[in-house]
Amino acid sequence: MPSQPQATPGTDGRAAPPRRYGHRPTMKDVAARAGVALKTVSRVVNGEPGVTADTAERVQDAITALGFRRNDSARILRKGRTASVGLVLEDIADPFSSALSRAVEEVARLHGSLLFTGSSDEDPAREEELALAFCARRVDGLVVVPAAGADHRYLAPEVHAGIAAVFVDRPPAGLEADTVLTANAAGARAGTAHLIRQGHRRIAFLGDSPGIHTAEERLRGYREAMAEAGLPVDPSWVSMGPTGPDRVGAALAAALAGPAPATALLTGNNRATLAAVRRLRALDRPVALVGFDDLEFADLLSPGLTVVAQDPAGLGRAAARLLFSRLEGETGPARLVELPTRLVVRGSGEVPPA
Amino acid sequence: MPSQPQATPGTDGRAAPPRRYGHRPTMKDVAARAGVALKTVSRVVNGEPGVTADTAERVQDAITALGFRRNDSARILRKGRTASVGLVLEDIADPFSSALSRAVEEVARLHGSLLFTGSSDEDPAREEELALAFCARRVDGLVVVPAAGADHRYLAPEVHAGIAAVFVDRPPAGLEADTVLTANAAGARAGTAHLIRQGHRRIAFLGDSPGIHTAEERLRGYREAMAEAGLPVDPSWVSMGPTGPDRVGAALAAALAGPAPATALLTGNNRATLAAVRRLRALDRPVALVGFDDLEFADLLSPGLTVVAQDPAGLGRAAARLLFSRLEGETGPARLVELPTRLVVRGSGEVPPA
DNA sequence: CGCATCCCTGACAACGTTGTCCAGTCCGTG
DNA sequence: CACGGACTGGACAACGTTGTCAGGGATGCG
Repeated sequence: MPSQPQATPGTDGRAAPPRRYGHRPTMKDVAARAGVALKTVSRVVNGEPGVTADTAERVQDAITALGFRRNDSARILRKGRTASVGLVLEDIADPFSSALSRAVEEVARLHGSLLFTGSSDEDPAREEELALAFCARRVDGLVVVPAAGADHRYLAPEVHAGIAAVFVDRPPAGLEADTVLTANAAGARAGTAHLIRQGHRRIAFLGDSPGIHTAEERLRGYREAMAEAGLPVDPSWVSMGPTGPDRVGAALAAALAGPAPATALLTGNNRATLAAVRRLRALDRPVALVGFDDLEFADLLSPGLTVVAQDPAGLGRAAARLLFSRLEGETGPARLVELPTRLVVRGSGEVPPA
Repeated sequence: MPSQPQATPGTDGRAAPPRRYGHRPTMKDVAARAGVALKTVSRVVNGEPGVTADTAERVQDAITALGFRRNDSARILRKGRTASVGLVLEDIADPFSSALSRAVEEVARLHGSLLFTGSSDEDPAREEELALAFCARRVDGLVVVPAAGADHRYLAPEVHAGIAAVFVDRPPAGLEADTVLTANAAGARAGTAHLIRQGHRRIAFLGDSPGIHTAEERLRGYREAMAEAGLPVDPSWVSMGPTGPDRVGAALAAALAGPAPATALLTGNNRATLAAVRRLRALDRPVALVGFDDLEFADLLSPGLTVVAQDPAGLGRAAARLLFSRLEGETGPARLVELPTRLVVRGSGEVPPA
């Protein structure tokens, strides 16, 4: 009876493998069933040479029959390389993060690696917890978008032990490592210059919290552009802090209220831009707006929204490439890649009163 | 000399551990340095009782000095549970997916699990590849947004072996498993009914490719609402297919061109909504639009965009909860959770010619 | 027909951790 | 002072895989 019908389990000599729920067949089980040695199964599974077609087929049959799948945990333990990469973001639900994430995933896929992801929510402790958890899983490398105020010395032992680390969007603190940044200052300068070209002289800047590298760089670019044009900056125009609707509203009110009210506005990130657009809606007076970071629907607003566009996918791609180049043995000092921004001018009709 | 100063490496009897690059200290190294047994180190690392404060401190010192971090690969191999979950999405860069992903991450975090993520790009083969790769890593469970046309029988051996699987947004094919869906038909019916209440009688439906469960359900809801109101549906009004700008544009043109041109439109997903809004801009005649799935900026359009809002975070949360309940031992038949949609009416002024 | 050679196969150890179990120590009590 | 108990510490095996190495069978050549 070669096709053994449903027999009472456990009554025949050649016992069926213990198919109890939760048990996974191992190479040992496969070997027993195929009547070969464990190592031979390993050879077949990994496509190594040195197995006759006949034997290989027997093994394959056993694998299929048992539903065997190699346990990569054991493989990892033995081989040292895990073929996985950890990605620590601010918040995966954010369009910037998710685009970056997708790009990293793409490159990882090309290199046969899987991706762990986690969101830090801008909390340094959470960032560290995530990064170290990934390290404990022995990821080959890490891509980290640093949380504000994080100190990356905690990664030194890991990096020393051979885990590659690349930082994106913001530079690391207390650690030398490959880094990919947006040209924040240059972008903000370009955005501000655009407003100046449009005839504005009183321009406000509404950015994210100080301590966040990108926020400070963008502020710097704004100040540089103003200085270049010989324009003074009234303190009431500049506001840095959380970019929730309330604070943005208050800051906007302040910038527009004083004796020298701003006629134009540069917002320092997506959330601020959205909040500002909503507020400006309610206003009677036209206020020109340039936002840092593109919005998918910026062209649908009326008037269209001019933005300083970053390239989150480009950042992710660049970071992942740096990472894998390290994993492939690249040595040498830490590298810094800076990606340019692109000024996307839309809705040219919103020129304000001169 | 208890605090051994910087000696020439490798010259003293008690040799410093081989700190060559890429070598990680193990519990064995820590034990040797602390002068205790390996198991004692394990106890300290895991906070198990049975170690005097004095010994524990010596071990801790050795851990810090060597920069030891437990190798979770080995731990996983030994313990069987990996404290990790795999998430297969359509495209993490998509707002729907990333919101869902964030919610799953949140629940996983509460349960002390890490998250593998991967994008299938609506390709069943890629979905399978990802899911099985996660299984080979012995994730405890999987959350899968099925790709169109996927057959999930490939997961049967894994599920049988004890890996929990939960499906989100679309039901599995060929496999019984916990599933979380949006009330797609009901939502589309509500959206359509809204347009009917507004006085429209010729309403078009522009959905995603047939074969995608959500697309078909939404089409069904649309047809139900029309039938309920006793309204005929002209074939030229209904179009299913990829939701890129070109096809959407063509479909829209067809719906508006015939002898019975539509005066209103229900779009079946985000991308279609965006494409439709862009096209309608260029038109002279007003066409009412209700979109399936909310857009963050829907209120900023003029007129505001009425949508049938889903709850991607809710889907993710529900799916993750089902998953972890299984991991905690919940048995019993597959469960189906259906989350309601919410009709968000905006811009009431777009009533068309009666 | 004998010997060398090559190819296939299998036994064994090791990866780093945790569970089991036993030996030793220290204390209090009778 | 002897004994029991509690508690600390350590030796050993096991998780499932892969690398090393050696044995055995078939084949080719002299």
